[in-house]
Amino acid sequence: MKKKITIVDIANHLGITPSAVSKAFSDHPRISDKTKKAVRQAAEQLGYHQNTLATGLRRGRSGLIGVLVPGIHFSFFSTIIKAIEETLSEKGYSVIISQSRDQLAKEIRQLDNLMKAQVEGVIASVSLETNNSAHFQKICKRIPVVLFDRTLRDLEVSKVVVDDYMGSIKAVDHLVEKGYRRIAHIGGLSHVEPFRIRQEGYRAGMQKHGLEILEGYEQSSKLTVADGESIMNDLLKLPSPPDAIYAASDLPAYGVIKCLKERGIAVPQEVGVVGFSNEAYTEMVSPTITTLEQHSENMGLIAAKSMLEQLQHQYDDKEYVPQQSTLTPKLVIRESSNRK
Amino acid sequence: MKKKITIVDIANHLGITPSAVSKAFSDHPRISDKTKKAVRQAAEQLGYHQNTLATGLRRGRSGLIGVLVPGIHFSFFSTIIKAIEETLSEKGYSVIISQSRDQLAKEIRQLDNLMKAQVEGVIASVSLETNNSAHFQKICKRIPVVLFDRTLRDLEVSKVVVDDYMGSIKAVDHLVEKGYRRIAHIGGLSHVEPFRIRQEGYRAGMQKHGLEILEGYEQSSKLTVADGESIMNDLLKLPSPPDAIYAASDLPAYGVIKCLKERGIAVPQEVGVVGFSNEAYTEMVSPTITTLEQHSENMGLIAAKSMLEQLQHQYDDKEYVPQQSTLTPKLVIRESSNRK
DNA sequence: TGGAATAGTTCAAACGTTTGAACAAAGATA
DNA sequence: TATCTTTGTTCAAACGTTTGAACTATTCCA
Repeated sequence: MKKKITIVDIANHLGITPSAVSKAFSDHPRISDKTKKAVRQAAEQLGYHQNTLATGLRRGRSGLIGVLVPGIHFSFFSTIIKAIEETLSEKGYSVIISQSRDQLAKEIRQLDNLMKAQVEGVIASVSLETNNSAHFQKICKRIPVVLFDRTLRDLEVSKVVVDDYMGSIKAVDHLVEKGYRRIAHIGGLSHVEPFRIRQEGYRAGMQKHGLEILEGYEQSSKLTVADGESIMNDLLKLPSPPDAIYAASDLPAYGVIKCLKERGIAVPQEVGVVGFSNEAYTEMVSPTITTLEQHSENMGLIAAKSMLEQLQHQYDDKEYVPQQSTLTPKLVIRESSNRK
Repeated sequence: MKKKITIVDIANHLGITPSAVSKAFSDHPRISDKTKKAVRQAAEQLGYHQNTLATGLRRGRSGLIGVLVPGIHFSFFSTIIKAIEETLSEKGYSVIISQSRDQLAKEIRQLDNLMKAQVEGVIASVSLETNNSAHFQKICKRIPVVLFDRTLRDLEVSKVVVDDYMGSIKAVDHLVEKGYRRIAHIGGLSHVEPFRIRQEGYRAGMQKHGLEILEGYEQSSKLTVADGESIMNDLLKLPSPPDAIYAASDLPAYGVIKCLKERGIAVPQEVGVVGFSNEAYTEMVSPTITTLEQHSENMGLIAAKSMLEQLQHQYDDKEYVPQQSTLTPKLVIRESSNRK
């Protein structure tokens, strides 16, 4: 392909030095307007693109931010990344994405790659396998780190999460209000922060209403549709099967409904179902699913802003105190739990 | 934050020169195994990360690939990006994502940013507003470009698309086979390649079966759920309303079904519906939607591979002839069209 | 008319790495 | 013993940019 145009080419073209060109671009006061205009025009004409590798090297700032998530094909993550990219690109940063595929080893490797790429900060949601924070501990000493949703308890960095505890309480409150009493919970793997907390909230909610959590009412799984189906199947075999399910995610909630429909059990009349996340399909399926909106777009926005703030602090050489932003989930009441 | 560790630090630490360290890392044959081992150990100990800005600058290769899409929150794009990231990161490339938000101006700006970041190639799907290819013409002279799905006709670069024409024919064939005759089409904006071709395929399919396209049977829209609903409403007002709808996307197909359900018109008994894309929800809603699988993951994989191939050719200084990969869409028959 | 101030530029070093050439020391060859 | 190889390293320049200091005209003021 064609050779790259550099600042030197422009300088030669105009018969001035590269440094004059550089200064013209950065609007240096000592460069004449005439020169600035000429430089800009020559740049346009020659098809010049500032080389941010060189700039970054010289200035010690790459203009790159790394985003690390389990997988971008999950709508929750892609929505967040959308917001992150929009916010950061507006401030002149480029976003490098990388996926852990929910594997710790891959997460470590990807983190290392991001460091090599000289990212100025990392925004991440950890993998399901991540049970220690050593790899993050290392990097958060060097650059700002913001964790969202799936965070690490022992890592002192800024975090953005939804109030999962409160979300669970809202879900249980709602189900109780609708007359359900034997409420079971389909949780995720409990070493993952949000799932642990959702379960705790479920317990607290039940206790608040003086309801007993019967043997077998607390299930945990990988939260797929199939998990929801098979767990519901098992739950129905219990001596006293539940009359409502609160699932820690929408996919198993859908699985539960599928199972119930197949067995001719009416939702919400006989069994109520509540999910978590407010994925797009929850209002498309039938019955539509009651769920907790976790404001993912907002989450991305806040994570990005927090990162920008930290970078600014660092630049100003001010100390930054990590802070946790907690979003309040909103209960979206739909058909699956809304019986009269 | 802490200062960066460089190759120089390692050199000083070991009492050798930076260049020896560099050669040790790249496994230079003239460096002793003892030194290599020592270097690696010191690197680990000091927490060294190779600075790819510097490497990239020196070698004229950034190791960065830009991906430009209308928006990553669309599952079609996020699935593709997932595959692209996986494929490219395996070969040591990092992926920078950027979004056009379906705006031409933003697309141009983002493309410029990617060039500044010195990406070695760009994989893109153009915005809805993109009606000329000038901005792409410029960059594809400098670096490899791969376009997917929403391509540009007059741009001679490698492309990955599904055979939209064939997809439409399959959809029409299927509907005809099921006994539908008055088939209408809800298309997208026709200056966008895939939508134009889907419409052409629809026409060809109708003609093939000797079916007439009645006045008002060809609609175009932005393909939202609401568009599907309102267009279906209008179609029902026609003197001879259609008995089947082939929509260029799943969202309007769902809208169509929603509208029909509300009016008590049976799907598929009275009206058949076929969508396009095989989005996850098409098999969750009721009735499940017949649609065309466009193999998005595969598309990302092929786009990434095509990029790698071009980069390799460029590296070997061989000529590369742009090629178009066409995936055959697969008709996934579900309830919405499957009447007896 | 001399000196200072100002404007517009050039100079040179630096960012962290790579890489071919040069070099020194040791061993092998004749 | 002189020369050639081989091994392991150092040297120096380069990638494209930025930036404070230095330099040279030109203008200004008294």
